[in-house]
Amino acid sequence: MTATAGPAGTRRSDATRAAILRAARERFAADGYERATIRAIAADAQIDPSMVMRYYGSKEGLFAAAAEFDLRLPDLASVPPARLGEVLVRHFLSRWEGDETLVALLRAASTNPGAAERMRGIFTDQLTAAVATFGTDPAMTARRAGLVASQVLGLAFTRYIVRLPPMVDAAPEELVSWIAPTLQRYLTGTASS
Amino acid sequence: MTATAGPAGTRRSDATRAAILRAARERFAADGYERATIRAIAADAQIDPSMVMRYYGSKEGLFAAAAEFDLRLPDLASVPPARLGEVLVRHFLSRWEGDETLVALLRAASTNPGAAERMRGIFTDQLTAAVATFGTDPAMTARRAGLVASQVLGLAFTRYIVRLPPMVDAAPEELVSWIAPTLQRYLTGTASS
DNA sequence: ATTGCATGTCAACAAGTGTTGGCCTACGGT
DNA sequence: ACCGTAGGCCAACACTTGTTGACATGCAAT
Repeated sequence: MTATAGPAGTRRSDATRAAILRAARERFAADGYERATIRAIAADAQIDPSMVMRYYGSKEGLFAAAAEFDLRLPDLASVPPARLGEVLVRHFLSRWEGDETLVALLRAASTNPGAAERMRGIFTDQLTAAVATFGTDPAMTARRAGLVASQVLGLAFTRYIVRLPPMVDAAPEELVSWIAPTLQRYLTGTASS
Repeated sequence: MTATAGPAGTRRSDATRAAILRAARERFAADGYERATIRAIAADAQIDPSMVMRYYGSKEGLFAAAAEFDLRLPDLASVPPARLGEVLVRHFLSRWEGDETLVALLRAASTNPGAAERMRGIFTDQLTAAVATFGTDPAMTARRAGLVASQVLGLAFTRYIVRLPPMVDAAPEELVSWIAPTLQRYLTGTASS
């Protein structure tokens, strides 16, 4: 261990690492996995392409690091059951309005199998766990989580990727008021109602 | 006009054209726009890559031809107003269950600006027109269409692209019974209810 | 039979990709 | 002051991509 160690174990290259990661997220979000080139990312970060390889091993490794994403779902057990839908839409909107990581993941998931698997994992594990915290019967948990994912990802897809005018122009609170009842029913309702 | 004309104006190359188009749809659906190479498409169609260029001009031209898509929406005016949601989900599911054109368009729209614009056009024009056929106030038509698109595209995205297990495993009729009420409210309801 | 054009094949180009290894530079511990 | 090493840059490789042009082949009308 003759490595250089700063005040708190920070390496001198940490700034570079962060710059690469930030540029990577931007490019992946804007262009998708295949069109975002390592050269372009390196140029944005103002370093040499070979540094990307040194620090992240490969393009896939870089993406894996850049697409680290946590839904940061709130504790649904402490939410009034009648307001679950509302809380959830609002959370999702504010969560990724301004964080381009999800857009990067969303774009990449369409063409890159690894990205798709990661997205599957996020929405299967994190969302299913959150849905399981309140007392619906366990047999329905996965289905409820899947339905919620379908509406929430559809919202993201139409608003941030395809940019459908009515979905782009709508104010967040407008979307909340329309979509909240949907999630509410997916979470606590039955199919027919 | 010294061109060769068959029994009904069919050229000898029409079979080749069709083979290219079929292979292109498959590849675009499976791999997305950038990963689907002209060489691979040509190999599938068992012809030379240069033929693709001759008949479709460029890769973009080929995609434009392969991604020609019509939602074939039914006449919503002749549907009992209370069953609009149900009819619409069922139609969408059966429309693209087995036709990979929409999957190709969906995958490509994530990374290719032209594909995104086409998807925008399809869902703006065709869906908005259909929603406008029954008598809701015109000011809300675009918003209703956008919301329907968000849920319907979210369904497609989670079922065919990300392949979320609960959405893949569900039988079509199960999905209809859950999602129909959502569309019904987007089409005829109010935000709060 | 011969001409003309549609159809198809082959080989190559120019550009761009991820990735690699060698080399220079300068900081930090001794 | 010295020296090892981490940080960074340059040039190049091997490969794939879309695209192009020259050349062969065969059908159909004259």
